[in-house]
Amino acid sequence: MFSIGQISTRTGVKVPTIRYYEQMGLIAAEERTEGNQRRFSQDGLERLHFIRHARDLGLSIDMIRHLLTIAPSNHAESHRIAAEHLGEVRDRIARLKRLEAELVRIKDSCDGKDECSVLSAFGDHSQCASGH
Amino acid sequence: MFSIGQISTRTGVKVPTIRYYEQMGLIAAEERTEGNQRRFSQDGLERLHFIRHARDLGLSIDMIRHLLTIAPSNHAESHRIAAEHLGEVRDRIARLKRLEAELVRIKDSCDGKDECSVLSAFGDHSQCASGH
DNA sequence: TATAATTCCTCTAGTCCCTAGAGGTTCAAG
DNA sequence: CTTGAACCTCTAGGGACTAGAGGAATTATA
Repeated sequence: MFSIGQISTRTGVKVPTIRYYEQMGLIAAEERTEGNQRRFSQDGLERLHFIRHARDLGLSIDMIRHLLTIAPSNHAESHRIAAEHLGEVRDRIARLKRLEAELVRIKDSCDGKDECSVLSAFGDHSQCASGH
Repeated sequence: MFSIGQISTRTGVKVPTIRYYEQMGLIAAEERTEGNQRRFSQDGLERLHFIRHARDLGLSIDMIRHLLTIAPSNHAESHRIAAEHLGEVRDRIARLKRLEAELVRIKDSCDGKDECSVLSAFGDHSQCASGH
């Protein structure tokens, strides 16, 4: 049995966040001590790992609850959710990569010079690109 | 002069969001009509483009305000902000890529089969990877 | 030009996912 | 058995929007 602090350090999810997840119905402590403190089993720990992982993947709390309740009995459904989400993640990567390129340009290509303001570089993709 | 709706469609920033930005002190309509409707100049349009762009890059509203007020007169400062942010963006890309790989694994490697539950795949990186 | 449809206004409140703080109780190490 | 860390509940705040109510202005159509 683990205390909330223990599963917190083991999963990297902060203590108040775990309590928040409990409130949201994602997780529940199997037991409480005499003094009302949460005690989690190995199962709870794994469930929290799952939640954390899924959050990292960008799934909403609703989606996760869905996965945790409906999905276990419905393989195809959870499968579908994963697949659906893949598209979104790829989109985000693509956008971020564009932005990365832009930041590199802002940082490097205008180094020290005054002609190309960072501000306008931010505002307009095509400005620095050919200029120098 | 553009109406709020016009700069909205031109920049892709929703009308209420523009008003929100105004409230946050990022942008202001140069004029108002007799009937109190906002009218933006070309400058306003560009400023909003900039804001949108910067938000896409993940800059906070505070950072953007900083860029828009302090930075224009201080090239080095805005430069520094951009550089500083590059690290964060790269981090995010790296994380998302790991997540993408994982989603692909979840989606593909367990396709149709029942042995490897999406749930446990979500919960544990290393589970599906070698299993089948 | 009248009227209808659309866009705009302000304001308040709600959403999502936490995070912080107050004020107090329980647990585990020494 | 004491002390200090970890725990409890509860309320409120924060960032970046988003939605809705209730009404006024603008634009397009007849």
